[in-house]
Amino acid sequence: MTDKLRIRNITDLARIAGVSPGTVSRALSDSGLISLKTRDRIKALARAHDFRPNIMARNLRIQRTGAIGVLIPLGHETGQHISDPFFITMLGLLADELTERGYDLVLSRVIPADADWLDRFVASGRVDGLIVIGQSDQSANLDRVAARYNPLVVWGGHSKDQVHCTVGSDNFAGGEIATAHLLASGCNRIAFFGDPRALEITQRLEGCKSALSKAGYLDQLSVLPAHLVAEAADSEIAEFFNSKGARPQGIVAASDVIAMSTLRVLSELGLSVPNDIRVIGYDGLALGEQTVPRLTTVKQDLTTGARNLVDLLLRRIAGEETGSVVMPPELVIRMSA
Amino acid sequence: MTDKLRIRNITDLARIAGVSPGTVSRALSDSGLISLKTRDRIKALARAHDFRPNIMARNLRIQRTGAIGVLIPLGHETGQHISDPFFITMLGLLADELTERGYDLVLSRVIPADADWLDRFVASGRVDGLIVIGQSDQSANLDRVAARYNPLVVWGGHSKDQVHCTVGSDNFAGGEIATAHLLASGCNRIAFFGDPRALEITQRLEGCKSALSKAGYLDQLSVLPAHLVAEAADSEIAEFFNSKGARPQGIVAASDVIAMSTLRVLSELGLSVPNDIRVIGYDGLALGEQTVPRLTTVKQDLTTGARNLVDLLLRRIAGEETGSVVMPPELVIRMSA
DNA sequence: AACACTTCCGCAATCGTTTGCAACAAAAAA
DNA sequence: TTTTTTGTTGCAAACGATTGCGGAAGTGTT
Repeated sequence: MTDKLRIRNITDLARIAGVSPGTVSRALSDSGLISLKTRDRIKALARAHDFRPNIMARNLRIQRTGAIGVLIPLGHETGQHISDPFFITMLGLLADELTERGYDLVLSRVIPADADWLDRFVASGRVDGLIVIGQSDQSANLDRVAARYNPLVVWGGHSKDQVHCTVGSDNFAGGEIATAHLLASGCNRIAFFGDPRALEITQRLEGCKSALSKAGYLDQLSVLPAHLVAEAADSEIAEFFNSKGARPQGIVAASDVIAMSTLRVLSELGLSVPNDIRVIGYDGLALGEQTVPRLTTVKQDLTTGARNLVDLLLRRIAGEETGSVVMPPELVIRMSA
Repeated sequence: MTDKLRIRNITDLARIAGVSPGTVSRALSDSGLISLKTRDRIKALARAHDFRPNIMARNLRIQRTGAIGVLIPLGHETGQHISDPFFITMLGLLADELTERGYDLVLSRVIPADADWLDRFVASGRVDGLIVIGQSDQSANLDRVAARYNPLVVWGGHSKDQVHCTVGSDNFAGGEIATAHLLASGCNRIAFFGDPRALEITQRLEGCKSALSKAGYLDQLSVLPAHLVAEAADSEIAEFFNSKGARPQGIVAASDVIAMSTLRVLSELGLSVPNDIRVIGYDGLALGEQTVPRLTTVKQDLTTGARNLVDLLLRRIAGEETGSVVMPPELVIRMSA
């Protein structure tokens, strides 16, 4: 056909269309102030030569990247998170939600070696906004950055004096619900498995304590700061069950992953769940349906969580000031408790 | 201090440094043709005002984005992959490898509704290169695009007449190893669980057949095209065990995920692994260590796989023409077979 | 002192869009 | 017919960096 030489920019297309570059730009971006006739003509021409306007030039002019950064701070845990089902699930949901709104998702796994990691990413200007999955032990850092960088939303726990905007479930209520469920099943001696260095975990533990103290069994609570890495958690948990004299009747796990480790260890110790010990998880991940026995858990609605994250972020990008969102957790009763 | 107004671009910095913008650019990019003295002076100034050159402008001028696209084609399976541990593992490794080389990773989950999905991503110009994880049923599409778009590497199976560049394990050999291991344990009646619409799976099945025919037991092979989605696979697998008259003695699963489903179904049917039936998986994922019993599997070295993927891709971006890489699989014997 | 040769820096073009403003034609109102 | 309005398009200035080229110092040789 007439495609003797490739169309590489909007000016080339303008030449063969017999109009000015500005007109082509307006046509391609469906600007209102152009006649339908020339608009369609130019669009057809562009399609015929399969020409797409250069994104980098557009970004430069428009002053936005069209990309959202998703950061996963690893805190101290290095090996685990790769396969951590929670991150993965959330990541997938965010990918869907963001592409639906026309944003790219640039992924970065960060090991916060220095206090500078967040600043660097912000200053790099590669993204229009940032979603951080999990606070890890970086709450202070997040607060500091959020103070002067608005388009930042993090998944995690919410506390009163916190300056960074969060989306998450009501961890206190969740811990309470889980514990209450165990209490209702006759468990008085309860153990909590989870590392309270993370804010979310602390809050779940507080909820657990609250329920226990209402029932008068707070003094029987024991806490195991279980490591998130599965391999490490296994031995810690096994040691816990071997050393303790009075074996707990119920386990409140701070996450489904920890609960899974617990189930496995118990099975290897020859203890039956839920007959000998009841176990309840937290998160409501899909894999809870596939454990033996199927895992009773406190479910967070990650789908609407992801939607909330990008909702808030986009509004913040638009300049709006938004508050945090805490969502109600839901008890999902299956077989383990 | 003297930071009365923010430094927003290289020209501002040039002004307060008393040099030209070009000099600043050269200083910040460690160009050789500038004196060390002014270079350090400008760098210090930039740090003092925490100024970073605008990336979009740089990209436009340089004509590269500094980003690599990672695509996960879902084929027909929509729900599953979110939590598919294989994708996740690979994604994490790629993220590490790419950031180490100074590239961003932009993630996109695609459902190839139309044949156009790849073309659109290529033409969008948002990335310098593309890594596709898994061929799904899109081999033809990949071939077509690869014919005119060079910086494209895909994880998956390799076949002779294939035009797109791949990295993956020797699936035929893997299938053979797995089957041979079962045969050596005395299993003659073997079933293969996996959907051969994906190239990799087909090759594993062929390897399985090869081993069986060498041993003279090919006629006893049965194939269940198990769905990848865990929930769907469960019922299919259960139905398989219930309907078949002569129960197989060994299962070759096309992936660790399918193997996990199989273990779960068998446990619910009251069958013991490996006593009643032996099960062997494929992939060598971390979660195979956490099943009950721990999963024997054919391991692909995903770490070097990821490294190979980005190696090849970067060389292709540099204009080099590269061949495919097939890596030897390795048998990992644990408890299930 | 005159020359060539480095070394360092400034000038200005370039990457490919978007968009405010002005210009122009056609249509409507006077 | 003249004036105003409306609707389309062109012009040219941004956006913020990189880089080839040339010129001005500075160094060394004869």
